Amino acid sequence: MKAVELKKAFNPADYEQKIYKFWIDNKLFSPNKDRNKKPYVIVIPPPNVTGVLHVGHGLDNSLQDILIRYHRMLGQPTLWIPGTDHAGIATQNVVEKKLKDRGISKNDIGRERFIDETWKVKKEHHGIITEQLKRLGASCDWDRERFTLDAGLSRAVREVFVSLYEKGLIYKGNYLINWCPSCGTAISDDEVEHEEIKGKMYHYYYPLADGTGRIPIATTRPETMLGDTAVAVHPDDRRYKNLIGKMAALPLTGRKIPVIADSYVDKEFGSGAVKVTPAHDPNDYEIGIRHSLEKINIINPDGTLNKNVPPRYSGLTIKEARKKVIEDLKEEGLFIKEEDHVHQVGHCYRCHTVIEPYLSNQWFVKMKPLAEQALKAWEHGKVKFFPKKWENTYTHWLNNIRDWCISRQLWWGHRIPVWYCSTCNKMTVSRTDPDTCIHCGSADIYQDPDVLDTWFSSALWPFSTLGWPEKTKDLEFFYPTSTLVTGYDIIFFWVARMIMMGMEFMKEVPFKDVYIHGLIRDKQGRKMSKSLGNGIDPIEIVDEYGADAFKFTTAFLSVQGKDILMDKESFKMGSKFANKIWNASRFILMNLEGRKLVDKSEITYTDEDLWIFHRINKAAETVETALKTYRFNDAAQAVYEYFWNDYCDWFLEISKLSLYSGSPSEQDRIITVLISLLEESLRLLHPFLPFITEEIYQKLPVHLPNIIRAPYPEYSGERSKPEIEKNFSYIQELVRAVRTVRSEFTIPREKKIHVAVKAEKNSSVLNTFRQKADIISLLINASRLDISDTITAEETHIPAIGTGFEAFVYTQELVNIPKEVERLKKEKQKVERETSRTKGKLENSSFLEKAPLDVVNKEREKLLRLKETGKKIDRFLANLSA
RNA sequence: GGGCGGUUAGCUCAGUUGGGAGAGCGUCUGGUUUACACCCAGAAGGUCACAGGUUCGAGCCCUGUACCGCCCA
Repeated sequence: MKAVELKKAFNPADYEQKIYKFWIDNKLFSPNKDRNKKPYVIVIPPPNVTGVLHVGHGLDNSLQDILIRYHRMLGQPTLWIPGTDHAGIATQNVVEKKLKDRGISKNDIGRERFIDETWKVKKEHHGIITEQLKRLGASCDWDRERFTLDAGLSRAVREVFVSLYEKGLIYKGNYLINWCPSCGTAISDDEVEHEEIKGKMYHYYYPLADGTGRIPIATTRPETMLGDTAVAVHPDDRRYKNLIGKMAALPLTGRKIPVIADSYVDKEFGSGAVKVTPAHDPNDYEIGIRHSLEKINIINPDGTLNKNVPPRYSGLTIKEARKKVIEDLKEEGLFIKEEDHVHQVGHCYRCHTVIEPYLSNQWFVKMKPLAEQALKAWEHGKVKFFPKKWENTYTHWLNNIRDWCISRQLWWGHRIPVWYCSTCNKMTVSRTDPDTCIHCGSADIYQDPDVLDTWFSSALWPFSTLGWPEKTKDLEFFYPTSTLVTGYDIIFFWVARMIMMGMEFMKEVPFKDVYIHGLIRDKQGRKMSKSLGNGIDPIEIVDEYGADAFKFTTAFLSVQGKDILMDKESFKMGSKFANKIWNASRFILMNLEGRKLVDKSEITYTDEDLWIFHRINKAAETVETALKTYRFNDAAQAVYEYFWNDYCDWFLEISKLSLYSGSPSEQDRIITVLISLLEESLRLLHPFLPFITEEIYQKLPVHLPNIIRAPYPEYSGERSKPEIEKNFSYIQELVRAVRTVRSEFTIPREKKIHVAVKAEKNSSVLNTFRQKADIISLLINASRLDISDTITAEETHIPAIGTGFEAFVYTQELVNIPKEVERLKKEKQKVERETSRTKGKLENSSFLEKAPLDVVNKEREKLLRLKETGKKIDRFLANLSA
């Protein structure tokens, strides 16, 4: 057989794109047709179509790819549905900005042309983000790719809207909502981020209308006084009791407003009297309802003051109005003081503008009935979170659910399927675009100008992507999906809502497991952001280290329930591992030269072969349990340690004895074993490093058409050999002990040494050493190795002590006696510390009584060993000082 | 104000029924072993935040404290 050559320098760029094309061309990402096996399905959290892949996406999709590839190799029909999100506000902002650069506003070109522009931008950007996912190696079924504004998904959105409307779960009404003046739209409660702000508390007076006195007011938002419709005090507050029912003269406006009593007011806070602005504060809104107060809206959609305020204020921004109101109050002699005050202020999660509570006519989803179903699904164990702690977040949100404002004053998105009749003023809510009003038949109808919250369509993603509301075969077979992988920042936005909608429309949860991973942060623990410039571009990493390095590193660092702190350097780890795989493979493949592979039935396996089988078996077992519970770091670590430490450092090194033995039959035998283990190792590694494993796999002398669908190594009881492992550990300990001596006495690697080993007669240690003398000689580079139960130490020997043995390294050079004494003394100290600890335990009667027998026995054995070792050291020390 | 999480080697972090403190990176020593210097062999380095408690035994369980972070009000 000819050697197979791998390039000397490992370079992932040589093959990654080629391999991806191979997978695509052969449609290897589509699910197999084995209907007898349970399908494994993931729907991708759809990235923003106009976005750019950041490292968080990289993490999210790497983990999904690992799960998908693992299950695919288990032979399950495995489907990963890719797609993108139209991201209403974000995309509209992008397009508006582009127009602005050309000096155009969206109103200049009108709705239709604006949407056309947006589709153009969508089409350009779409390729960017999907190409990036492909660069990462994401094995999604691209033939099933979806976009939230596709015809099919839009149909699903309409069906859900109309159906919920018909069930009375969607309604329209004039309520206080969160208004983002910058985005120019309402947003939901969940889209408001509360932030601590160092602001001011302003104190000033409202005079009583009858001139009998004045009330001190405290507020953080003095400008909203222009919309005040009451002053509220606590009913039990003695200071103000006599004022209740009187009228106050609202300064700067000439209006009169009542003084009311409401127990919401905190007597201790501020002055104990609060101004009430029902149209611009959620608490005041509630007070307004209780007291039937007028609601005066004083703010325009763009955040400036409107015509409901005196002319000298209208048109001002909120900031300007605040300044002016305070100046004017001062002028009127009503101002008392201002003091520093830290309080929470809501900001838009998209653009970070301060949110205005705003009275407005909007569409809402009545959430309680939906939330109850979502809670029930969780209670019945139909959906599980990993890690479990997120279930608290989930249930807390559902238990404190508020109605969801779903209308957005945007142009880009699913238009609300409601038409208003100019003739009879009634609404037509319809699955299909109507020509006439269903109430009066008038053709004079117009559609609601608003669109739906993007999360409304995202909530349907797990079934809309499978074809719902059509009863497709995909939907029938692949729903519910298996696992959702996402970050904790969108548990309410998305996860909980998908579960609600799944329960409502499919009567079944959308996924059984939810794996919540951490966020990626920089090494200082800060969130990655453009403004800090601390972000990592995953594509840059792929260019520099390869997609495998990216994937493996993220998996290795993905500890359940924790954020991941990393920098660009972190990815060296995966790159080094890939390099190791490359070179180990290169070595084996080059040794194929002149060899022939032996039929497996003719092979007699050595203890070392059985040992490495045992180790790979253990690694496969670890991967299985780790991936079942989404412990990616455990899985990655298991394959890493198996391949690097066991396979390369020990097995491969030992195999050189056979490879260079000069016996063709032994060479054939060992190369067969090496190749077969390499093949299995590649399969073990594939989910974590898909490209390099496929590349090498296809160069093996015997292989299936591809590794991506080859079977994953599974645990087998027959391969488990703890006895073999134990014996092998004796060899490892001896080799390490001798190597340490070599290192400490700077005996160069190439210098062969004479070593004598003593172990107890008839012990398994002695037997193992005797049987494996050639291996030991190789690993310690011995010129001569004596193994016996009767060796006496001499001064010129350097001792190395281990469990059940003592070894002596002969050296012609004079032993550095003081150094040797120092080393032994240090070792002696260690032994003594351990001895006294162990002795203490064994002399403790309650330990003997209460501790389990095997623990006690273990301690006893340990003490014997320590004593033996201590004696040996003493003997050596005595020899040296003699 | 309520809730959750963290504090283990110089750095980033593992440590899953309480019974031998670990990894990667970094540091130091020695090596151009024809698989790999993205490497090999070895070493140093830790009062497991602090204070109590439970236990024969605590990094792990309980209570409290300090500091840091996140979510919700």
